[in-house]
Amino acid sequence: MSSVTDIAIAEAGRRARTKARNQEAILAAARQVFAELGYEAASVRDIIRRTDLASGTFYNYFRSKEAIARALAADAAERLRPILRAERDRAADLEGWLDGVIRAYFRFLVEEYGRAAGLPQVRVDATPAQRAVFEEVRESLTRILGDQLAPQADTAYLTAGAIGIARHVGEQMLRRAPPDPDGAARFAVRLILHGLPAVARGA
Amino acid sequence: MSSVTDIAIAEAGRRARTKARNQEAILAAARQVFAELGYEAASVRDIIRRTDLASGTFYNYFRSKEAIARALAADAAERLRPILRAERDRAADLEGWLDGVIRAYFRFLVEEYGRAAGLPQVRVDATPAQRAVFEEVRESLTRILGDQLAPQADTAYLTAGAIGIARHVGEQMLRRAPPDPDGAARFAVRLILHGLPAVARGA
Amino acid sequence: MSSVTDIAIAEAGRRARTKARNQEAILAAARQVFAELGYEAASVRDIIRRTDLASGTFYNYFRSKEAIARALAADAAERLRPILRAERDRAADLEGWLDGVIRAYFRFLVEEYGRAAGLPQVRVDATPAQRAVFEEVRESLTRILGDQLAPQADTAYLTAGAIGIARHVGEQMLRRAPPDPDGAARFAVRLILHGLPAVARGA
Amino acid sequence: MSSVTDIAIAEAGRRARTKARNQEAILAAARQVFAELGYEAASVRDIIRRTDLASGTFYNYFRSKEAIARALAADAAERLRPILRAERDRAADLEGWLDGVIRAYFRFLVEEYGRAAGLPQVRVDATPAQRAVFEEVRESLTRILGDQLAPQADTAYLTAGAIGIARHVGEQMLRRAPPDPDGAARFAVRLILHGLPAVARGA
DNA sequence: GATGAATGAGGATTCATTCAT
DNA sequence: GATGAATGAATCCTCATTCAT
Repeated sequence: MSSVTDIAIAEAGRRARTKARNQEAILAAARQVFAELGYEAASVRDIIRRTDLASGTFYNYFRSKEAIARALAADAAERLRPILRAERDRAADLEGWLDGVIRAYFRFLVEEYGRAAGLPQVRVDATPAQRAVFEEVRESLTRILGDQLAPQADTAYLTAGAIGIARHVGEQMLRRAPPDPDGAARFAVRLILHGLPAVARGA
Repeated sequence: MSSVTDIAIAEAGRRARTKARNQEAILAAARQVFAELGYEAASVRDIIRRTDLASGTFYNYFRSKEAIARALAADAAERLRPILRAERDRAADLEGWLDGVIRAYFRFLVEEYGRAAGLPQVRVDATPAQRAVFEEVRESLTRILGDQLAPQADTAYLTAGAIGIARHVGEQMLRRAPPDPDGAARFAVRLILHGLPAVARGA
Repeated sequence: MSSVTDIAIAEAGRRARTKARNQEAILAAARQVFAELGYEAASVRDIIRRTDLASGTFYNYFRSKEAIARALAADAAERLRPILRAERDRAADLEGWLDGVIRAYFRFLVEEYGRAAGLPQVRVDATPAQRAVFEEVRESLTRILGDQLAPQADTAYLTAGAIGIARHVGEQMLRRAPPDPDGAARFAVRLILHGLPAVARGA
Repeated sequence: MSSVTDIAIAEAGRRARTKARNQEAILAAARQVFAELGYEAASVRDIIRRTDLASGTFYNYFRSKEAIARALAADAAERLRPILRAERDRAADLEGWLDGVIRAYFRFLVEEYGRAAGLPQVRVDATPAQRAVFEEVRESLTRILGDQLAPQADTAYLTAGAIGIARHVGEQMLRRAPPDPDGAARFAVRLILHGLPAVARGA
């Protein structure tokens, strides 16, 4: 009835949408820029230059450069962990789980960095998100291996090995045009399960 | 009569020694600082602050921050490559080669970063030295696997997988006090050769 | 309904004006500082210290110290050359031309450096602008002298002589309070036309 | 008789000679470097690099960079002033005096800067030496012109004009290979005496 | 006196962040 | 909320000068 109120409501809706759109634009730009230049070399101006916003606007959405980096990492972890968790709960055996998890990760990589000119700079195991993923993977591995796991088995090394494979094979995959997450995942899974000689014998 | 000359010579010797000591001190400090903070975040002042030298002195030894980073990388590559090469020439089979190479690499890591408060920041496969190592490993793998290597085998993924294991297990090893390069190497080799289930069953 | 727009427009106007004012303030300060200390000895901080701006602000207006020096030179040349050219086209005879040109130059000097604490550092004939002026003057002289100019006349020396007079007499003029560009110009013209004995005999 | 004493004396002589040679080497190098780069851009290391001495040695001979610049200026003035003075005392008329003085100055320029890759950076009338020369010339002019000089004649402008001619024509002369100090001097003298139209008519 | 490494103040420039509009 | 100019701390690097030998 009250057209003024209506306008206000419509207005509020539009604003909210603009806000969401800006936030996403900044995040996307930052994702690219951090991937290309690394956290330190990337400047806030590099980021906002890839949006149609002004430099000051950045600070309406993120408190600082560090904050957006953390947000980005949290966001990635946020999107990755439910997948990992789901796979863990669903998985009957090691192979199934590995296959699910790695495939999901590689698809995520392609989606996240596939169009970037550069590749993500990785500080191995340095960020909280990475630490979280490490522990998540370790726990899943331990649970799934169950009593196949000898008491003296070194689960930290074991997890590190599996992650190392996934990370580096994933990295190689991103180099290719077009990237083939499923093929790369199959490769990584077989490598992890049967060792290099098996993989060398061919897919 | 030659006492003056003698003194001059002694003097020259001392100076040369001081220079060598300073150079090594700066390199060591830089190694630490780069490892802890990464190239970009590390400042020249961070580096010289860990020596008892003045900021200007840095530039008597290295032309720039970039130069010392290159020197460090070159030095590491210089020390690593002959080892890799020697192992390749000596190795009879894959196991022997892997064992030699990874053990050497892990010992190198301990020596290089064992005392560092931090861990090396890794931009996967980004530096020329790293690229060179990648190719070196790929070539060695290809040669050693010989006709066990199926034609359609993907040697880039294969190399990436092996290096990923070595890198991440090595990284875990550095976390431990004291680090055990030989134990970690044994683990990595078995993982690479036989796959994760074999390792899970225990050493 | 357009009050918002109006404000935005007013705002834009004010900002533009502030920008123009700052730019001019920096240019004026630089003009002074370069004149007093010379390009090399002048520091960017010397320049901004004479404005009420912060050091970083300098770089919002000029890319570098070199850039502002070039801008200053270009600006001076820009203002001087059309005058010289106009005089050349208008001048009927040598005396008319000299009078016009030197008067214009002296007025320019007073305007440009009259309020400066120091005097311009001159690297004789070194900058492109100075070279351009030299050639401009030489060409004008050659044309105006016409067939009074003997074939073997050395126009480079001749131009140098005229410019030397203008420069140094102009310099003396700036020393005086208040400077008298027209009187000094009359003097310089007579000196150039009739030689020192004529001038010694009095104005 | 006492060979020890003899040796000591000979030794002292050699040392003195070495000192003089070093001092002269440093001065010569500085002359070149200042001429090529200007005072500010020239570094002490630029200077000593052109000798076979070590950087610290510079400070055994000159207290500072500024000091050697002053020494150089003083030295030039020292060598110029007696010549000017001699010419003044000898000169019968303006022409004779001008001819002597300018010829001497141009020869001095060739000797001083003839082999330099660059040309001297001139801050017009800025250094004490230049001021001294200015006053010297003004005084000479005044005396020689005698009663040809009208009371209201402006001797500062007059001197400035003459020096301007000498300076800029001298500068042009240094550009030529080989430089011709006598020809250039003849030109400058005629220009000063009879004005530009006379010179335009040819030598 | 000669040496040349060490010193540290100072210079140009960048950039995360603030804030008036 | 959006804007973009202003800010000044921090960075890399140079260089006049000192000093132990």
